[in-house]
Amino acid sequence: MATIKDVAQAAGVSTATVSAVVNDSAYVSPELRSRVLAAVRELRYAPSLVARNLRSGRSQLIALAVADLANPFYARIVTAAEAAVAAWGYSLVLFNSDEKPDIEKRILSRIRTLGCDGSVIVPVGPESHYQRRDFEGGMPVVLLGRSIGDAGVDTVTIDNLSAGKQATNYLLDLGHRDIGSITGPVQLTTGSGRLQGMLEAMAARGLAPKTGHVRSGEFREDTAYSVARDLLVQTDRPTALYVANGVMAIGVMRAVADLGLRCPEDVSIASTDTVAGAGGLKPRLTRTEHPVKDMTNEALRMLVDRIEGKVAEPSRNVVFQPALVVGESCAPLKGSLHRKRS
Amino acid sequence: MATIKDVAQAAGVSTATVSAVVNDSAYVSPELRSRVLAAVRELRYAPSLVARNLRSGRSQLIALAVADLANPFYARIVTAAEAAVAAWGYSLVLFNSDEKPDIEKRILSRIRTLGCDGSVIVPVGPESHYQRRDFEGGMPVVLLGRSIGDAGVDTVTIDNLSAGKQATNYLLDLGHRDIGSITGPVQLTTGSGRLQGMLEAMAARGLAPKTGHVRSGEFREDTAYSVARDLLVQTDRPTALYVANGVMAIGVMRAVADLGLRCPEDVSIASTDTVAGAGGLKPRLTRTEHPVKDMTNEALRMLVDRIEGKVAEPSRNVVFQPALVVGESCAPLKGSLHRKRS
DNA sequence: GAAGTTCAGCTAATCGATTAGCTACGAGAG
DNA sequence: CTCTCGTAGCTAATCGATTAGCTGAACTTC
Repeated sequence: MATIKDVAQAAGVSTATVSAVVNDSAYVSPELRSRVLAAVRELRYAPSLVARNLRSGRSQLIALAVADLANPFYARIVTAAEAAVAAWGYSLVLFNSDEKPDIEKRILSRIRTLGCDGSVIVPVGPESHYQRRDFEGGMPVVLLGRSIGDAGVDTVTIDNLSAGKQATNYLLDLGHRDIGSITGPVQLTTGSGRLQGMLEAMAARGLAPKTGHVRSGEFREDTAYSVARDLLVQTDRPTALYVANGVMAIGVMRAVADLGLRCPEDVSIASTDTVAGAGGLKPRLTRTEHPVKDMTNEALRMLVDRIEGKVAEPSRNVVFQPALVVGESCAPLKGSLHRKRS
Repeated sequence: MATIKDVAQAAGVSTATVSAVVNDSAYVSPELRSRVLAAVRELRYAPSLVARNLRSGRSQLIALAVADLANPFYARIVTAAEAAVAAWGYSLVLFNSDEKPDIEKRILSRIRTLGCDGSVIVPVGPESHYQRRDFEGGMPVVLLGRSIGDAGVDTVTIDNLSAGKQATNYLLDLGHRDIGSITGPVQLTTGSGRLQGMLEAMAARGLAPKTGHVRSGEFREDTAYSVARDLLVQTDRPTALYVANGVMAIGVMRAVADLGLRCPEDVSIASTDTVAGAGGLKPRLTRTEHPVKDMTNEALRMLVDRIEGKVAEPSRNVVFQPALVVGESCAPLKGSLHRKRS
């Protein structure tokens, strides 16, 4: 690969002049300018970002670490992030922590070593708060999707409480009173927040789920399948279920079908997020959706602001609202008057 | 961020000694070694990859440019690539050419500028052969998934002919004689190859599709939907369809359902690749699948071999075989004896 | 005890680009 | 004609790490 020196020599000028032409950073006479440009073309010169970055301390790289690449939800984040990063003039370095805190730790140190200008991270596990220390005096970070209890870092999250409330209220409005839930792990805000939203929505109408009607599906399809199956064979099974995420919803639907039940005739199902709508699942799910693209764009906007030193505040936390999308997986409770709240 | 000089000063040694300790590249007395390590820990020193790379000419980055990030097929490639790249000790820089040749061109120059050690590219459009010139004397490249007519670059591809044959033979074995096809763009090998395989399979039994029963769906769901709809309202509609990729299959299934037809009772559908199986599509598709993970791993193995200068041959072309996965979207032709070829 | 050998650890060059600061040339003012 | 001012373009320092090559102390060997 040709270097700036080769170009300088070929054009009979100094490296400073070549740099000035290439970066348009100082006036250069038309005569020299065209000689330099000719040499650049001739030698197929492309400035080495590595060298440039060593000098400037910038790498033009933004790292994105997601919790599970195979999950379509994160795939959508990746898609949105790639576009946003490119639009801001950076390139995207992608990592997959696979939900494992120790892998995440290695990724963080790798990101530091690579000298990325900033990073967007979907934090893994509750112990992730070591991040602040890691980045102290260092690279800007934005946490995306899940919030870590402790502040000091910019975050972009979804209002999980509202997600649980919206989905549950929809079921309540259809007349359901006996609602169960397949939840995520309670140590995650995405798990506990949605559950709490569900409970609050019921409590607001003086209701509560029956004992045993709230189970953890651990955000996994297979676990949700067996838990749902277990729940639905009972004689006093709930008439509706709130399932806390998309992959679990697929497991639940499978359990419903395998038990010979019909959705929504025998059991109504509402869920939260993401993957669910896609892929033509048989009765399309009624669900609350995350504005994934907007959230990702916002995270990158915040990150770039920090990188370019445009922000003073110690930390900002943006919370997005989920939106209820009505599918065909919920029906009014049989024998009840279906009245919409006014 | 602490530099090697800070560490050297803190430990009272030279930078060479620090480097020797950090890289374990020369003997250092236990005494100094421990002083250096203490200083490293104290200052939270992490060697700058940027500086290291400037010296070594390596960046430890591997670029991956896919044709369409939003397509689950490429998402799977990304997932596999991230894992493979990490396993080889590199980091992944991700690009999305969005099927646009001019964006791909910009990506290629960006990759060069970034000084990536190598790149895996899903080439876009037939004109992509300019790549060879671009990389002349430069970075190793492996083309993945689609092959460009012209050699000189390592490639990893799928046997499209075989994919078309396998799917079509399956339909033929079920007794179908009147088979149609929704194809991809014929200028892509993934389009023309699969179609040709389909035609050859039929020709081998002295058959050929009826006029108008072979249509291009352009690898897009909406186009496939309208083309399939158009095809299926005809009175002499085919009894079976070979759909050349997964997203189009979804469109076709939708068309079938919207026309009040049933799959597989009224029309059998077989497709090729990828996304189709996922997401719990109603009757699971019978399809040929790409060994995406193996292909991606192989592409990276080949790339790393090149990067590390282990290969002499000018170019290698590995072709993977698709595998037929039987779902529930095909039924024996009504009134025909379903006999399996022995 | 002098000469040779070994090697821990240091000095300084190097990678490629940027840029502060300097040189020198030309034009305009007096 | 000389002095000043402006500026095009050059020289050289710099970013942080690696490494060739050197220094000098300690140890062998006769």
